[in-house]
Amino acid sequence: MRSGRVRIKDIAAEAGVSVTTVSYILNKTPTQTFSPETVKSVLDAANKLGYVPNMAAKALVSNRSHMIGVVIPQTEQHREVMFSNPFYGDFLSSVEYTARQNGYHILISGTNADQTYIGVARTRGLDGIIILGMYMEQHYDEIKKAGMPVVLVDCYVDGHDFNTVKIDDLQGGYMAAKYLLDKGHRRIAHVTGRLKERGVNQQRMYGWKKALEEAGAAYDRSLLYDGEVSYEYGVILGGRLAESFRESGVTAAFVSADIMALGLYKGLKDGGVSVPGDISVVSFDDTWIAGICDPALTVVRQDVALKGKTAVEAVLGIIDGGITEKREIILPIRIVERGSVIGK
Amino acid sequence: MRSGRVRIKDIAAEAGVSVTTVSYILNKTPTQTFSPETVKSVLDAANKLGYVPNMAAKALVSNRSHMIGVVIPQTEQHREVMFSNPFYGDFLSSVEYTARQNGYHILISGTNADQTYIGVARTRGLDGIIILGMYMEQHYDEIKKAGMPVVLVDCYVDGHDFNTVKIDDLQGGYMAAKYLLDKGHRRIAHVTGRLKERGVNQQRMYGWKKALEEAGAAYDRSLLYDGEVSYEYGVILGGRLAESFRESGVTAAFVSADIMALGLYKGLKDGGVSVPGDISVVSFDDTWIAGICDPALTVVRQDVALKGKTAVEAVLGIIDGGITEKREIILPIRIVERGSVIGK
DNA sequence: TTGAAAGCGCTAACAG
DNA sequence: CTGTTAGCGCTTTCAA
Repeated sequence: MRSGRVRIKDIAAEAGVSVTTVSYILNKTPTQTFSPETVKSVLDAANKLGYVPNMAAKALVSNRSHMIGVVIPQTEQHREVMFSNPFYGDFLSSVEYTARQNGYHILISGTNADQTYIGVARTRGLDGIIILGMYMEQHYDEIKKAGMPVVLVDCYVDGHDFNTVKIDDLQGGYMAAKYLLDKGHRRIAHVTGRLKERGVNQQRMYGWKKALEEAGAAYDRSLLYDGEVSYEYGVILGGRLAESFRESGVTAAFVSADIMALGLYKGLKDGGVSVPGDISVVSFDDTWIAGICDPALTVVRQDVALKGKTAVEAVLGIIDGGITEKREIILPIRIVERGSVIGK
Repeated sequence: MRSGRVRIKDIAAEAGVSVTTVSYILNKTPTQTFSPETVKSVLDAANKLGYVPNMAAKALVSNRSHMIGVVIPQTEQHREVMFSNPFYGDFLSSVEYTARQNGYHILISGTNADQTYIGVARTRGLDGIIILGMYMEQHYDEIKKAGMPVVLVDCYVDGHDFNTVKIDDLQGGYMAAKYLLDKGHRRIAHVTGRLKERGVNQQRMYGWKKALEEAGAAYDRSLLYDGEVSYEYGVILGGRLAESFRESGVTAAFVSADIMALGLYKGLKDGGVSVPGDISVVSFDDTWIAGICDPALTVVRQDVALKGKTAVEAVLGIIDGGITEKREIILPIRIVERGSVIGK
């Protein structure tokens, strides 16, 4: 059986009008007006026949697919899309909802090692793309060359005139460290992902460092623990932190993602170090898992759902031609106090 | 700028052949053969011009979109898709990867209250749909009427000739309860989501009940705690379980989802009941969060990634016409022992 | 081994 | 207010 069996031609026949009329009426084309009877007969016919528009045909002729693509970081081997970090799930959920409310659908696709996303974007005729995180410079050039509406989320690449949505990650790192400093902590470790040039983790690290320096607190490379943003790496780094606990004098840690913080809890605990008794922890993001651990995480909270919504609105703005200039949207963040920090 | 600027017509001109030839060569149509020179010139031209196929046009003419849809349960108000349960993220990640390896893309869309998914499926010309979980009977009728390749995952609706992928949930429930029974527990509570007719939770509950009855262990309605499958509800039910802990004599609980089990931990703990000291817990699924809590969850493990892969292969099988008869694929499960259970 | 041509379902000039 | 018609980019008979 074929899909979309009923075509506007059938409606036209049923209603005794032309396909043009049907098209205009079904699309509520503002420039065209019709007699109420014509409108009714077309609508009735469409209804009666169970008409379902064919997006492929629409897309072909209008060059608008009403689909937007979301690019999510993948595991190294270009295999699965990284959904184990709840941040992406939360984000995607919001993106899907916002897009749907605007008549758009989300195409989700990773890329194989031999391709770049722009290929699938063009093949699918995507109307716009939301790109999460950092990618290689060459990709940005390619994307720009493709002239496709793009919004970069959590990306600090500049010298490009892309629209971006992000938070002030440097400020976030600063807030986290400052918060700990204000609680009397002096030796504050930082646990984070790979510090890619211009990535969010780098910014957060700078913020942390800045706060330490301002406070005249010790800062040295030994306070920095970096690995992958994953639970497993959190465990590893927690283990390392626990190992050097006695001599390092560390009393607090700022972790750049909830999922790592959970791992850190585990690594610390296994190493006989307690949270917050021995070490206080401030995390980042405030995904739903931040509340499920014990003690619940004190975090620098960002509104992931708002981020998704904002990103969609931004691409749609470009697509519809409303937004033409380069815009950089910075979403607010704040500290949410829970149980993972004690004063010193 | 338009997408897909270069058309096969351009390639034809560049290579000095007809569009037919280009189409055949680019698609490697098996029934057509060409001289090596022709093939080379076409390929070179395509390469040189940077040809990118236009899926909308392809879809229009071939009636194949090379997209498959995934239907994921939504929150009640038909808003966001439920990504807070890591099960869905894990599943989707695997589905996306498998589909991509087969030249398909995933369209993810929830539905608004006023529509059913089949509408978007037909509008988008989806080649097939993977439906996760339970939906109302009427929807199945509608889907069948639409004659679209469908695979139902985790669904016990019968009397329909849909292909399905699932695990033996009844057996899973039985295994969980039996495991606890073998460890000497006699009063075993069951914490689960809404027991929808023919849903996985109902099956798991039946299995649990069966094991209890076989063992001559107490079974009564008071041992059943049901709510939503969410962390929050786990907390609530954990609280209730803790409240009645003294008089109920419950020493173990079988929880039907990891995310609920985590909530249960919290509710129990807040109520002064320890795991596994006071109450042993067996969970279900073994998503990545099963390992992050303390004590790590002993679970009935199912391979979510395999489930996703299998579901995709099943739809593709139907789409390509290979699979025509109704098939019911049951994936294996097993107990993974971790720290949340002690003997009695 | 190759090409001409008829559409797939729809939109949007343009003409009335 | 309504209809005719020319494509959008591609596949696929059918003929050569």
